[in-house]
Amino acid sequence: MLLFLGGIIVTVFEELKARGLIAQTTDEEKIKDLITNDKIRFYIGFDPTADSLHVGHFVQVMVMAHMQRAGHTPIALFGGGTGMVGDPSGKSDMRKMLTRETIDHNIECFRKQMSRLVDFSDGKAIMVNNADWLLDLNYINFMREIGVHFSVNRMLAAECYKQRMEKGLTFFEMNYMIMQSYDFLHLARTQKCVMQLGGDDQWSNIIGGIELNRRCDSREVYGMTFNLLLTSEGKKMGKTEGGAVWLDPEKTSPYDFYQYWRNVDDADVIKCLKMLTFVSLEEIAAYEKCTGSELNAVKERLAYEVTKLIHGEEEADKAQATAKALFSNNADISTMPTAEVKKESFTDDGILLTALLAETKLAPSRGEARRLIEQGGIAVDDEKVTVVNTVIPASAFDKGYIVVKKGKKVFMKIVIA
RNA sequence: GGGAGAGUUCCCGAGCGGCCAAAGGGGGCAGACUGUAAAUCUGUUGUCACUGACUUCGGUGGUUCGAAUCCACCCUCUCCCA
Repeated sequence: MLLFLGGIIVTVFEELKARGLIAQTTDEEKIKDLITNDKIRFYIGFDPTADSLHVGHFVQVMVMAHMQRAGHTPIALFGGGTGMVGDPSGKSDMRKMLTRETIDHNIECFRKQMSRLVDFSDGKAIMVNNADWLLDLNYINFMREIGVHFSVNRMLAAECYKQRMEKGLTFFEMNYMIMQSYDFLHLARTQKCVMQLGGDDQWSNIIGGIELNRRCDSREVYGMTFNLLLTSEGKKMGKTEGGAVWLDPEKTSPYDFYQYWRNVDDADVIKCLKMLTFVSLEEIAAYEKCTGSELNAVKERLAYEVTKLIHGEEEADKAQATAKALFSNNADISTMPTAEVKKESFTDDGILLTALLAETKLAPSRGEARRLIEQGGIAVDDEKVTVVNTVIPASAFDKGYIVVKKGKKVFMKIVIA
């Protein structure tokens, strides 16, 4: 349970705290003692709303990993049942309902991604799906056993429902908290789970579970939340123009993933390094002294470490090599992101650049492609193109590819399919 | 159940029957400046065969030479009363 860090013995609790992960605890002293001197089972819930984890889930997985390294047993709870309702916490709109099939598929995807960071072999970590116990509940029985313990007044007062109080909250969604609380009760009863962790937006739901355990079984259990990954401006991290930054390489390529972290704000580098990597606190302390352009090296480290955790060392090396090559002007063709254009798209003269940009998704439409060219944002094989109707002759591909640069940071190798 | 109001482009939000592809802001993208950062300034932001054409203003019909704007019905949401 004790970790050696730079010669100093540090407990998991201290480690988590020093990394800025811990937001609230139900009983700091008890929890500290518990996870330092005991081996416990704890759980974190994941709502399977998409077919890949994204950056928002990253922190939670990291916490599981930290805890596991300290000898504790993580229980990853997939919300196959709760996912059919949707958590209204902090949201302004009701979530669209998912089908059973979609949820099952999503869970499977989560499972794979999570396995990179958390070891699920030999019962070192457990996965459960709350659909297994929620789906067959009998309404009346459930209300009689569980429902009686919840005060609507108190629930409505909870911070997390504030936004929804203005826009409207359905009874359906309000049940989310009860179901999550029941999850905790169920896991405490069946899995000896004594603690629930979650993002800070889950505080109310976690408290609900703790109270339920006390009321139903007079059992003392604990809760701890960790900080959400926010930018210095208070926005959730991991959002880009294309939506979320996914952990699935099919949805966000390792290169793009790497670049996302390479481009974080100066103000967020250290925080990310602490929360999202296993880089030692000692090393991070040294990085903290960096200012100005020195931070570029720190960002590289961050991008590398994070990419390595998610996509493996090989992909991280590749992404880093590609990035370095591209930004130092001697493009390394081998690892550059590649797109294809169909042979059929060519006429005798070649292919219209706007058509090529649209086909390779470098621009969402030809109109956008036209704009990019007009504004000087496109370069083909290192030559800026400013004429909208430029036609790229097939001969340009004689070497096998062309390199198109969009703006300052987007490079794409284009080949003929 | 009764009454009031609202649904506009990625989001918020303006919009006299023609001058509306639709003000303004946010966000996005590109350019300048930089450190692949931030801030700032500039341009741009429906689609295409782009000095023109086409499709958009919850849905369906209607009035009109002409509708985001007027009428009818429908759907959704908010609010007040029960």
